Formats: sequence, structure tokens, C-alpha cells
Amino acid sequence: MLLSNSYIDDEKIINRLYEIHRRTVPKFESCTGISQTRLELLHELYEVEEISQRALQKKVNIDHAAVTRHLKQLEDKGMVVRRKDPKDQRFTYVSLSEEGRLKIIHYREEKERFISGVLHDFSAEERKSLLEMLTRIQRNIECFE
Amino acid sequence: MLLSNSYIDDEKIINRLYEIHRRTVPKFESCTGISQTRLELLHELYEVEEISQRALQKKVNIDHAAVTRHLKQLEDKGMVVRRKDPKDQRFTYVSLSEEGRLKIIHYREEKERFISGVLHDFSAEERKSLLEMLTRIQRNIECFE
DNA sequence: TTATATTAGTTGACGTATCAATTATTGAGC
DNA sequence: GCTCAATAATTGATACGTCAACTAATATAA
Repeated sequence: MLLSNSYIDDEKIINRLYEIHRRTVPKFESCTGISQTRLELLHELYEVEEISQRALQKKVNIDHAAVTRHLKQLEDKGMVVRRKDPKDQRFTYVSLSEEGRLKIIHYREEKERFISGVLHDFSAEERKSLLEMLTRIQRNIECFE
Repeated sequence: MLLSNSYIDDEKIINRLYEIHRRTVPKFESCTGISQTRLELLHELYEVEEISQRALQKKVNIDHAAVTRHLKQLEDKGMVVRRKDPKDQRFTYVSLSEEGRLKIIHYREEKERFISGVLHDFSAEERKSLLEMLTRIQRNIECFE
């Protein structure tokens, strides 16, 4: 009896994670004006002068295909600039445009506001503990099987 | 200085949540043989004799359109049966087929194995605290703005 | 009873992630 | 130098979620 309801709660945890994601996606975008992934890409670009798509992909850790598509769209919008490496034509280097560099500041302010809202009633202790647990979950998922 | 790195960690929490989801989706499906949403639908059906799509949609809380499509595919696979309410033709009632009722047992065992793996190094205390925090996050997201 | 509103379900358009296959370029071994 | 392997990027197919528009059936109100 003591153990029997333990799994039910475990299931709730996993379901909660799933639902949090589903609800976050549209809310994040309507608040910040940009998707989470795309902002993450821009943020990485913000930190460097120029970077290859491959290296960028490794940093954000999403599929190559998705990276290509995001960057193409960001290029169409004039947020980023892409150019081939003259030394090795396989590589495409990406950098933020001036406009991109300006816009990202606003996006990040909105993201900060969003995050503050989501965690507003969490103490420093709780945040630390939560991050630690999420990190463990992530590792467990990666190492599973 | 003390406060300044607090936001960085908050950001990590949100990014972690996002990445956990992205990694869970394919892993869950390859482990259990079914997607999380679809299993949730089947699970709700398992609990009742018959239910309208509308009521089912409210329970799992995803878009009507997604519910319709899932159920149609599950029907094609012979997992569920659908019929119109003769009293009110707007309603479609859904129920598990015999085959569906059998198969879901296996799916749920695999899900249990998956969840156990993901949370294997969590104490009862931690699980409780984690669930509580996730619940708060979910509420904060819903109430945001 | 007839026009209008509401409700359940479906379909279409879109965004974005995955995996697999393909293209283009470079590097390595013979 | 030429073949074959490795690598970066792209494209195609598929899955699944959202919102919006639509259809069909029923309820309401004049």
C-alpha cells in the first residue's frame, strides 16, 4: 500500500513535464514574439562573432535539419548573415546582422519577464534544487537503455 | 553580484524543461512503441466504458483537432471503436476495442519501465518535491498575463 | 415555425522537430 | 592522381500540435 501509489505520482511527474511543455510553447512565443529554439539560436550567435552551422548545432543540440531551416528563415528576415568558408566550402558561417543584434535585446527582455513570471513564487533554494533535479532527469533520459 | 547569476539559473531551468521534452518524445516512443499523447488517450478510454470525444478532449486537454486525428488513426488500427450517439448525432462516442484493451497493458508496462528509469535515482522526498514544484510551474504558466 | 446561436466534430494551413537520404566538398590510403 | 570514406549542409517524408474555418446537428427565441 505504501509503495503502490508511488508509481502514480511518478507518472504525474512525467505527464506534468509534458503538459508544461505544451503550454509553454504558445505562451512563450506570444509573450516574447519569437520561439524558444529560435531565440536560443540567436543567443548563441550573440555570444560570438561568427560560427559554423555545425558548431552552432552542437551548442543548441537540435537536429541539423531544424538548424538549417531556422537559419534560412532568419536570413530571409534579415536577422542573420550566412557565408561559405572560402577555405572549406562545406562549412557555412553564420553571424548576427546589425538588425538582429538590436532585436535580440528586446526578445531577451521579454524572455526574462516570462521566466520571472513562471518562477516568481520559487525561493532561491527551490530554484537550485529544481535545476539540479531536472539536470538529473535529463541525464537519465539520455543514458536510458 | 549575488543576485546577478540568479537569472542565469532560472534560464537554465526553462531551457532544461524544453530539452527534456525534446529528448523524451523520441525516447518514449521507441521504448513503449506509442506516443505519450496517444497512450494518454488510450488510458482514459481504459478507465471508462465509453466516452464522447468532447469529454475525452477535456480530460487530456489537447486540441480538438488533434483528438480527432488520433482517434481516427487508432480506429484504423483497430484499437478503438467509434459510434454516433443516436439521440444526438453531434456526439461521437469512443471506446476501446478488445484488441486495444489487450495492447494497452503492454504499453503501460513499457511506460512504467521508462518512467522508473528516468526517476530511478530520486528519493520519495525528491519525487514529492519535484511534482509539487512542477505543479506550481504549470499553474504559473497558465495564469501568466 | 423559422431564423439564429451553440455545440461537436472535421478539415486545412502552418510551424517545427525527428530521421533518412542526398548533394557537395574535402581528406586519406593506395 | 584516383577511389573511397568522412563531413557539412540540404531536402524529403513523417509526426503532431496549434488556430481558424467549415459542416452538421441541435437548442433557443421571435
